[in-house]
Amino acid sequence: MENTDHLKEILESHNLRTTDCRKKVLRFFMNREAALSQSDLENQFKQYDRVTLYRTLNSFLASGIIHKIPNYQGVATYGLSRETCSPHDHDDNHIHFKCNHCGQIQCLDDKLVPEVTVPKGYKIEAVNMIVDGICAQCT
Amino acid sequence: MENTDHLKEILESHNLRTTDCRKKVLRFFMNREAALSQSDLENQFKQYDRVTLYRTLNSFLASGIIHKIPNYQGVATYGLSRETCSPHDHDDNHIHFKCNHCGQIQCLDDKLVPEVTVPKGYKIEAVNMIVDGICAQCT
DNA sequence: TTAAATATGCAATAAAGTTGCATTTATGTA
DNA sequence: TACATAAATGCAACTTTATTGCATATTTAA
Repeated sequence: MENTDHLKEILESHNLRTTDCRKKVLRFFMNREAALSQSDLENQFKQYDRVTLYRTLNSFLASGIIHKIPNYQGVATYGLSRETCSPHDHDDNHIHFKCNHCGQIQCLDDKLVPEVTVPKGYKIEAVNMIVDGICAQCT
Repeated sequence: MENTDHLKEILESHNLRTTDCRKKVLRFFMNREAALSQSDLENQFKQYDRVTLYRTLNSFLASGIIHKIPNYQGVATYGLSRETCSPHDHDDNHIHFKCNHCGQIQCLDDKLVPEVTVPKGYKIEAVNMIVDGICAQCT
């Protein structure tokens, strides 16, 4: 089974043991265009405990097979909108800086979000940029 | 009390009633550089129920006083890393497109994240870009 | 084949989001 | 100023997701 061997190779090259669960989850990722959440996996693989899927994602994440995508759900953080002071200057575009040392998130309101291009047929409504690094206070 | 009047003006201009809780939360936002989470508010304002703070944030959000900042916590979605197939091509920078119609999140791997500048003293370690809009399938 | 290391399933707990309802408060009008 | 109405708050309850411990099962290397 060539396909399975390929999955095995990927897992091994990331120092992960080859298990049925991991192979199935990895194949599912590779056959999908869109990003997946844990609940997507829970719906797809009812034969596995959700803790197993949780740990599968964690192991894939730690080994770099997948990456986490920032989102607006969950433990949200909020920043004051620029238009709070000037209501007519509506801005949907922000650059947020998250310091990996102190953990603080700041809105870089004075920095413009650079132009971005998307594939044909895609329509942009808002752009968010999250920059990770070390802030001036922690340097 | 000039400061309180200013808070009242902001709330009124956003069609929100002026309450002690809202004034205190708004002032807290305005005196802080960093973004705040609900638990930050819960720690700061123990006199208010967490549901009240939750709804305060919701009302601020709906009226545009604050905006939500994407993050890596909570209900996470995951995408296959590009280096899963070519391990030596490490990429920390991604553009993710979230369709506001079908809800799917896609990694636009072939699109480069544009250059971004940050203030003096800040060090960039990774850049993430989240573009919201309508995808080609939903147009 | 076997021992050691790791993965899985189950139970339990924690944290955050969300809703319903009774009570309190803010606001416009008489 | 007092009142009626609409909205905000507090409390209880429930849902979803994240997380950990431990016993059992599976993988891997010798």
